[in-house]
Order: sequence, then C-alpha cells, then structure tokens
Amino acid sequence: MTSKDVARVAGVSQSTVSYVMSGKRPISARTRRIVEDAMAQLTYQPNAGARALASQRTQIVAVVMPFDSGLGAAGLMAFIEEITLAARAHDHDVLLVTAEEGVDGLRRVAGRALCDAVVVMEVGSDDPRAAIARDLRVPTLFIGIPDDPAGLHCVDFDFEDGARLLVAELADRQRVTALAWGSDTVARHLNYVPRFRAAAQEAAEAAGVALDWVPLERATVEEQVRAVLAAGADALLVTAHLTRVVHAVQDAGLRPGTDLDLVALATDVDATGFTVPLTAVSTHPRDVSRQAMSWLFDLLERGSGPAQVRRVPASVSRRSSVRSGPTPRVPRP
Amino acid sequence: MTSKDVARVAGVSQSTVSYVMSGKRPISARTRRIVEDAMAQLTYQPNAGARALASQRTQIVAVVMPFDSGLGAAGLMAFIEEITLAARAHDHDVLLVTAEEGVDGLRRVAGRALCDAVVVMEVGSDDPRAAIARDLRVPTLFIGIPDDPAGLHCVDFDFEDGARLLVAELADRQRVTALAWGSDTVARHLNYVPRFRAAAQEAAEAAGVALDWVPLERATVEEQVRAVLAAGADALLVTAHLTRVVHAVQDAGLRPGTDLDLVALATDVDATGFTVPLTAVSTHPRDVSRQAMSWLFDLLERGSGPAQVRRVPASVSRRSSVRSGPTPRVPRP
DNA sequence: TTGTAAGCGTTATCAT
DNA sequence: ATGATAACGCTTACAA
Repeated sequence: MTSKDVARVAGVSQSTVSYVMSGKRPISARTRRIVEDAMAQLTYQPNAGARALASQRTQIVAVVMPFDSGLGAAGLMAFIEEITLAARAHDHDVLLVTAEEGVDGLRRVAGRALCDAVVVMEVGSDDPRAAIARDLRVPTLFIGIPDDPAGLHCVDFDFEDGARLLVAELADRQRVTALAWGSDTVARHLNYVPRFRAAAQEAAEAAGVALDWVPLERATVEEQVRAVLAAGADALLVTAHLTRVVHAVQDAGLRPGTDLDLVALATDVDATGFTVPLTAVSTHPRDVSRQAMSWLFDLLERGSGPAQVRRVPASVSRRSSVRSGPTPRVPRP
Repeated sequence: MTSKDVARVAGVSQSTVSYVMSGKRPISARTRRIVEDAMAQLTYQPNAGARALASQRTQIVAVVMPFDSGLGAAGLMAFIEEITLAARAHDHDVLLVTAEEGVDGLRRVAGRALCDAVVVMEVGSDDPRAAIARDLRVPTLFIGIPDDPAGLHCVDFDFEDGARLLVAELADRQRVTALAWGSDTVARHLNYVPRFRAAAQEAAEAAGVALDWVPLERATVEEQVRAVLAAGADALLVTAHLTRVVHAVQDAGLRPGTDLDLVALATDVDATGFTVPLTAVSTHPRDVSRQAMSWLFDLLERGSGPAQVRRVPASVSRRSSVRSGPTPRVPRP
C-alpha cells in the first residue's frame, strides 16, 4: 500500500493524500473524510524511508548509551524509558547506539541521516564525542558536562548542589567519611566526580567538619567499609556502590539511623530499597532526561538555539538513616 | 555528499559507486581504489533513507521492551546490550519500542517499514502481539512462549528445567517453601510462572518433598518472609524479589547456608551480589538474547525458516547458600 | 481548494 | 567490467 493507492481509491491526487497527513495546507472537510476513509480501508501506513528521503527528516532520535551505568542499571532504564516516552510523545522513535562505537557511532548515525538528533549519555571530561558534536549535521544533546562545554547543549544533575545538601545533613558531626567513586569511575573521566568532591570539600570546611575521602574500589568495597567502620567512623556519606555499602554496614551489626549516620547520593528507589530508608539526595534520572528531551524538541522545532549548560536542581529527602535528625549548620547558598 | 558526488570525483558512474559498496558485481581493482579514495576524500556516507527506499531494507531491528522487567533492570540491560551488539555485528541498528505501545507498536514499525525484523521481549500467555505477528511484513522473534506458539519463532529460558534443578538441590529436605512471583507478575500472564510452578511441583512430588507455594506481593515481601520464617521454614526456593528476600532473611538474624537453605532463580550477578553467594539456577539473559539474535539473522539472511520454540538450557551454580551441600535425589530426565 | 511534476539518494536492470 | 536509467514512495514548489 502506497499513498498512490490511497489517492486512487480516494479519487484524489497523491499530493492531497500527503497534505491530509501533514496538515500543511487546508483540505476541505469532505476531501479529508474521503481520504481518511481510503487510508483506513487500505490500512495505509507511510513508508518511513521514502518519507525520510523526501522530507529530510527521519523522526528518529539516536541515543548513545553509557559505557557502564554510573547510575546503575535501574537508573539507566529510567533514563531510557523517559527518553523513549518523550520521543514518542513527539512522534519520534529511538535508535540505540552503544558507547563502544564511540565517535564513529556519532558520525555514523548523523552522517547517514539515520536520525534527526542525538542524545549522548554520560559524557566525560575530555570526551572526544563532544569535540565532533560541534560540527554534526544534527542537534546533539549531552547528558553530563565536559570540561569545555562551549558550543554544546548539556544537561546534568547539579552535583555541586547535591554535595552541599548532603554535607549539610551531617554538618554537626566532627568527622564525616565519604565513600565515593573509585578508580574505575575516575578513569572514565566523568567530571561529576571532581565537581562533587570539590563542592563537598568546600561545604565541609565551611561547616567545620573533617571530610575523609575514601574511593571505593569495586573489588574491595566490603573490606573498605569494614576498615572505615573499625576506625570508628560513624557518619557516612556514600556516592557509590550503595547496596554493597549498606549491607556491609549491616553485616557489621550496625544500623544506619541507630548506630551511625548515613546519607547517600542515590535515586529514590535505591534509597528506599533497604530496611532502613535512607536520607538521600536524589539524582533524579527521570528529571534529567525529561529536561534533556524537552530541550531537544525545542531545538528540533524552533531551530537550533544557543548552546548552554542546564543543571537539574538537587533536593534532599530526609528519611531515617540520620540519628539526630536534620540540624544543618551550613547555609545553602 | 551523495554517491553522485563520489561518482563525479572518481570519474565513474553512480552505479559503479553503488557496486563498490555492495560488492554485488565484480569491480576492477583499479576502479575500486579510485572510488574508495573519492569516498574517503569526501567522507561520504550513504543516506539511510534513500538506501532503505531503493533496497527495501532498513538495516534496523526493532526491539519491543518488556512492560516491567521480570528479570530486573540489570537483566534487562544485559538483554539490550547483547541485542545491540549482535545487531551491530550484522551491520544493523536497534530501534527501541516500548511495551506500552502494544500491538500498535508492532504494526507501526512493521507497517511503515521502519525495520527489517522485530524482537518482542517478555511475551505473555495470550499475548495479542503474538496473534498479529503471524502476518507481519517482517520476521518476528519472541522472547517468551505464548500458549499457542504455532507459527511463531520463540526463544526462552527453559524454566521447567530450571525448576527441576532447583528442587533437586533441596531434594533431601522434608518441606520447601517457594517464594515466587506474585499477583503482579501473574496478572501479566507470563506463562513461565505456571510452567515453572508445574515443573517444580512435579519434581517435588517425585522427590517426596512438600512444596509450599507463596506468591510474593510487592508491598509485603518482608512481612511474608518473616511469617514464613516464623512458621519454621528452613528451605527456601526463591524466584522473585530476591534482594528483598535475602535481606529480610538476614534481618531476621538468619544466614543462608548456615541457618537455612536458600536456592534461587536469578542471574549470576544477582546471585553473587550478597555476602553469602547463592546457589542458583541462572536465567542466562545474555544466552537467551544471543540465541534469539543469531536465529533472527539466520531468518533474515537465509529467508524465513520454520517456526519453532527454542529453549535455552538451565544450569545450576552451586555456591554456599545450601547447608548440606548438593545431594540431589531427583534424577534429571 | 486541488492537481502536476520535479526532486530526494539509492539500488538494480538493461545494455554495451 | 562499466554506464545509463528506471524505479523506490514520499514531499513540496508551482500551477490552476
């Protein structure tokens, strides 16, 4: 079934069929009805390739996946779900590109006109994909902020703000241990690590709390937690390997909120998945992707706007993993 | 840049450029070099829409996501990764379709010629998508087995086999409690639930063990586990909500492998993510998707083959959550 | 308000 | 071994 068939059955020209679909020119009510009937009768569906060729629009958004989900599989799925949802709401489909393809993946989907736009997840500090994005055929939106975001469209969670909020929750402690991202994450040059760290450090100093920074290594999480606990730590700020950390704590016979304080940077689901719901700053993966997609379609519809960096604000959810309750000493700027 | 430009620069006809790319007719070494140089010089990339229109092949595989990952987010991501990997290995891309679109999603991607094939994940017993797949324009591969798989290409983990293996691990116990999928999963009519249950029941009877079936409800997992434990259960077979179950058990002061036996149906990562590594039957999500994709490309390349159901064999990994060690009394058929 | 026809960038069938 | 050229199915000026 082609639009030609529809035209023949409806007794109109092919262009009329096209205009009925696109609404790009006025059609009499009568003609519209006839055409729509014909389409229904033939169960006509426009050919995507032909349409893309003629219109120079594919109605497809390419999404470049992260190498390894910093947010965990659940967070990643939330991202993807939200992205496809937004895409469908704008009559677009989602094409998946693996991070492994690297720069070539971007070149391919843009160069072959496989998509109208691309979203790149988890961009690193000196991400080579950022460099080439500047002269890509299609608008590109980054999730994460490279060191030089000039000329780029970037959306990210406000890690600095999150760090401050988290420290504020433990501001009346003498000493806080930050169980944070390890060398694997650092190796990927995700600059939210230094961003978060710097902000946390600054906030801690302002509040007069000593902040010990412990990078958690995948292979030794439990061991490290035990060591930290053995050393007497009783205020934990965790940003990585949350599940394993909490279990290690519990295995040590300690309960967050009773025997020690624990705050986390985590998604809401993750923070509430334990027997003790955790006080946490949520990274709001869904908000980030919603923000990204709405911006993307803005660019697509209203033409490419000015490059900028947009941060999704942080917020803390107080639950029961902090003993004394909230007594923040650090004012939020 | 179009192939016309390449042809001009290379001083050959457009068709020669096309044949250099496709290899569908002999090209002299000299001509090939000239053309390839021109392509490189212009950084030419063929237009996907035009190619799809002319060749009737999009080089795209549509993947219909599950409603709610029965395997958990991690398992789902494994699926997706494996699928995109396989697709790229065959020079195809992956288009994501949400389960929410239901039957219409299938009709859309097939009808508009957005893809050459489709993979449907997590199909239910009387999945309406199965019905329409039979007369879809493109080969369709189901992950999961509907009640009437006639005329369909289905791949699934062998849940029956998995059930038997799991029961065998606890075959010398008097009484085993199965903490299994709850009403939400059942409501989705995933027929691996009854398939698993029937096989487990049969194996249990053969082995002379009493099998108590407890459907775990999302809202009350911990409560149910406590109740079961309080009732004296000391041999658990869990197929759902694994993390929460294990934590509930530990919170009750019990250690799997020490105070009670626990075997699970889970991915390997999930089974080893606890302080006590669990004896488990792995659902091998990666194997399932690899199997599915290799079959799919067989169909695509060698033309649509005969419909059938293919099961990915189960296997048990003995770890340390069972006390007496493996003493299976139930022979594997 | 509607129709005609020229592309869009490939592939593939004839020729040569 | 290579070159013309007619599709492929749609969109969109340009006419009427």
